[in-house]
Amino acid sequence: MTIQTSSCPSGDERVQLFGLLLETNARLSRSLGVELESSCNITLAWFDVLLQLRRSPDGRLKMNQIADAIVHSTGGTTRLIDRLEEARLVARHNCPNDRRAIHVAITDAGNAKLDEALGVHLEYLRENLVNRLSDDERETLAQLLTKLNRPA
Amino acid sequence: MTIQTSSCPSGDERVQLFGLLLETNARLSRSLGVELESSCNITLAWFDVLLQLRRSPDGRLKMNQIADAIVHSTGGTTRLIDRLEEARLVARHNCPNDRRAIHVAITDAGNAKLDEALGVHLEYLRENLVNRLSDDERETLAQLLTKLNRPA
DNA sequence: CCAATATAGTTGCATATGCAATAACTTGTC
DNA sequence: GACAAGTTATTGCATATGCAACTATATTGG
Repeated sequence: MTIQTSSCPSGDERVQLFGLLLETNARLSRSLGVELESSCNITLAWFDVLLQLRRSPDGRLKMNQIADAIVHSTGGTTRLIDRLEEARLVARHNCPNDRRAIHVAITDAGNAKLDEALGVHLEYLRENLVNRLSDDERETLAQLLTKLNRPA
Repeated sequence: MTIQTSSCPSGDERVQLFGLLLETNARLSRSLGVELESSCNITLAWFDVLLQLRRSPDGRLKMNQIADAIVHSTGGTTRLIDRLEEARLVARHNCPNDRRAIHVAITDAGNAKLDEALGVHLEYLRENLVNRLSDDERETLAQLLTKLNRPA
């Protein structure tokens, strides 16, 4: 009925690549999320926070550092940490130098849960990443994504 | 305080690559979403639906095809299409062969809005994709993502 | 042809998240 | 030192989304 408006190319190579990135991410996030929730009773967002905390030098980060690392708003992060704290996987501590700031630290229970989740995650990666891309391909992908991820 | 549990490697190359994929996607989605909403008054999800519809042979898809293409639940897709229909960018039509099914078609207004959004998107891609990756690199990235995106 | 099963879409409910406003605190400037 | 401006986290509110239950229709097996 409607004549195809072809002035703006929906099939453009760049548009398709970007769409592929979104789609791939959505599929992988969803399937990993299902795995984590059914096997470990934690969401992907929780897993992400716990992972960021373990990677940090002291096992703790400030709220805004977490928000930036996991690409959430600070408001959303506050509530996410609320839930993680209620589950005793992290704990809030006052920051001695700055009384506005909060240090969020991973607890022993959080470390244990993270170990459990990492086991599931590694198995997931074996099936969905290692089985599909060679060592060289993974290295290349990491380089390309790093370029895309850099701030403008 | 807590001794670093190192049995499960949070710094594992594969874990880091997967995290990089999630983070890159989150940052790009967010910044593109902000652009689209401020410039065109549509969300990234709306843009995605309109793009999928234009790409389809007849400018229409069934609900479950849309849900799969944009990686949403069918329930979520119903409500998303509700909002798009209320904005007159798509229209529901009965499917003659199957009275359970619904054909969702892009409208003229939807095509116009999509053209507008594609203009913004292409400009966005110029800054965030083309300026960062060469033609070859984009080609490589597309191949790698395609491998990751394939169903198990 | 009928019953059993499968499929398509919608809805109620719960939840996660973003934005904007706010409160508490810090920093820089005079 | 005091005030202005910036920073940090939280909260109210709006909204988007998933899951499971449901309705309506289609398909399949006897």
